Amino acid sequence: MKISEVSKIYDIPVDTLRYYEKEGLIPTVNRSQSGRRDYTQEDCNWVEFIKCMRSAGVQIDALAQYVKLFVQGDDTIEQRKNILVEQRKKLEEKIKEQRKTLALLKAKIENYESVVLDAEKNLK
Amino acid sequence: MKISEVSKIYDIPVDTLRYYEKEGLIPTVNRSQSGRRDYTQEDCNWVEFIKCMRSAGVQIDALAQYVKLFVQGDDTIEQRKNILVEQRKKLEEKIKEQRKTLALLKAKIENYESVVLDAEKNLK
DNA sequence: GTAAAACTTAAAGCCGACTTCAAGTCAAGC
DNA sequence: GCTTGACTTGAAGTCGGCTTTAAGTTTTAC
Repeated sequence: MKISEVSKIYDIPVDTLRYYEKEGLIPTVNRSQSGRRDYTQEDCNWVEFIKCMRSAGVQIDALAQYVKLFVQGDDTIEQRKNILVEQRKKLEEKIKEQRKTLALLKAKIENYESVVLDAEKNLK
Repeated sequence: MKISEVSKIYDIPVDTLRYYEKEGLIPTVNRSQSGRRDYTQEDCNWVEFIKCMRSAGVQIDALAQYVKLFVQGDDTIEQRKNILVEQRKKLEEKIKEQRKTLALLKAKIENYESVVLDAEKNLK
């Protein structure tokens, strides 16, 4: 599969796909004789995985480290798991923080709504 | 209150406090005759609010816009509310996205755990 | 067969959000 | 009274994560 097709399917700019590969977020993609990328299904699975992780803010470094270990083989399974566990923890904490902010936002909005209601009362 | 005290209380670097003020995330803080910042309780409330919003990734622009409207007075109540509503929506979507990623992470981790278990079985 | 579109790499540029630096003024403790 | 540390501003630097540019090659459509 060509890079433009992968770009379309996963809605990721071709430049970003190349950038991800350069940074090691995806194992190296095979090239045709003329040097063009030819994505396999496995490559696509990586792209999908990385897209999901990046959408939640998982850092480039952590993902590159994970892929590096993956490429090294089965001896790195424990280390890879540890990376995922760490990211899970980070993400859980982030969500917790955001729920707090969300609660504050909701309270403020309610406050604005009651202010508006009071203003309307005074008009009557 | 001096900037160093505010910095300590809210655990925000003094440089960041000055930066936030410069960018309009906090209404201008009063100065002493010698030009030094003297934070009131209200200023501190702003700092706390901004800290919470920033911790959830609410953008500088949106917060600056909110403060700008606040300073303009009561005619901007509706607009201010709209900013908060928009940010609430963004945050809800972000949390939703992250929960998806969290689910994927958890599934992967479980998978690694069963791989490790299987490996142990083979050792027996 | 030729022109337009898609691909390649390496390097530079950009954006948001700080962070550090330079050069100076002021305040508090001894 | 003088030194040390906290403060001031404006400008430059940094960092993560892309995005754009330049300069070239290959494929595709007509």
